[in-house]
Amino acid sequence: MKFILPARKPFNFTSVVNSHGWRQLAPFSYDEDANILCYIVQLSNGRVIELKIRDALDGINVETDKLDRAEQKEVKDKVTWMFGLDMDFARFYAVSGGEPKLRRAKQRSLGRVLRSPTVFEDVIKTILTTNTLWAATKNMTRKLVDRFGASSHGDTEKRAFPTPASIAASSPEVLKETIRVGYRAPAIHQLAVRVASGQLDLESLKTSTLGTLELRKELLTINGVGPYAAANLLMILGRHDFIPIDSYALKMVSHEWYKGEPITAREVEKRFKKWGEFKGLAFWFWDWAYNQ
DNA sequence: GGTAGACCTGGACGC
DNA sequence: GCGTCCAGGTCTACC
Repeated sequence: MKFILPARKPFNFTSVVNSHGWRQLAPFSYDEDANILCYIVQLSNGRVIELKIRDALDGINVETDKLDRAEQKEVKDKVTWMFGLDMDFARFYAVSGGEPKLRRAKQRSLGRVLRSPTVFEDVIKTILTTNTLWAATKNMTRKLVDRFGASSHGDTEKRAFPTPASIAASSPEVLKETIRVGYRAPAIHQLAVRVASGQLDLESLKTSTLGTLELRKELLTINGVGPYAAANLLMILGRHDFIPIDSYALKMVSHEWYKGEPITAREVEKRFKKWGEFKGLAFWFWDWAYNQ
């Protein structure tokens, strides 16, 4: 079956898909030529289905198996969250319009970042991006999905992202030895246990009324989540007051303003301070002179 | 509050 | 094919 989900204008499907590297991480896959984003999702009733998501007039087109009414609503809710279809960036475009390095933001409807359906998945993936190379992040995520993800009926190749319970039922040793997540194993296992047991409700963060500072404090209580990971997750949650400062950020800012000399996070903060609550967006979508 | 060092994996490189 | 080096954030101990 197929259905259309409307998006708040302006909206650009390709800009969301390419907003960061998530489309390369299982269970996402992306057909660049056809511009189709695929995602394997496990519904709350346990059913695993593949979603094929395409650009559509005024929104997105979702193609999947036949669904009953409840399943359809669940898919619509999940995809709406993943693409931030109801998000509004008018204020960001208004304040960034005079900055040449951000002029493309409005032109390309930038602002939304691609999300996973659950905050749990995005926290795990963010931890897997820390202190490692992108190729290793892709490997670890692939192995996690292959080992613990539920498969689509009749197709064991198509697996959803693991539930907290499925990871919690494993052990840090298995995560370390089989998934090769290294020292991250205790943090990932502990997070899965806390979420699976109901001790930690990560999904409530999607609609949290906490101020960004408080929300950041909450994220920093998660083992494996430091300043970079917290800022990245805040961006995903639609809070843009912090910059995810990693080695890439230091390199970009250094070449933009400091002739490639070594700099610290302080210089990055200084350069983007003026953007206030839009600091993260300004950094994320800055048109960098240095492009490597 | 700032800093140094350990934690791990896997790719690049030299032999 | 093997060994070594290095990149990459978080956490802890220490000053």
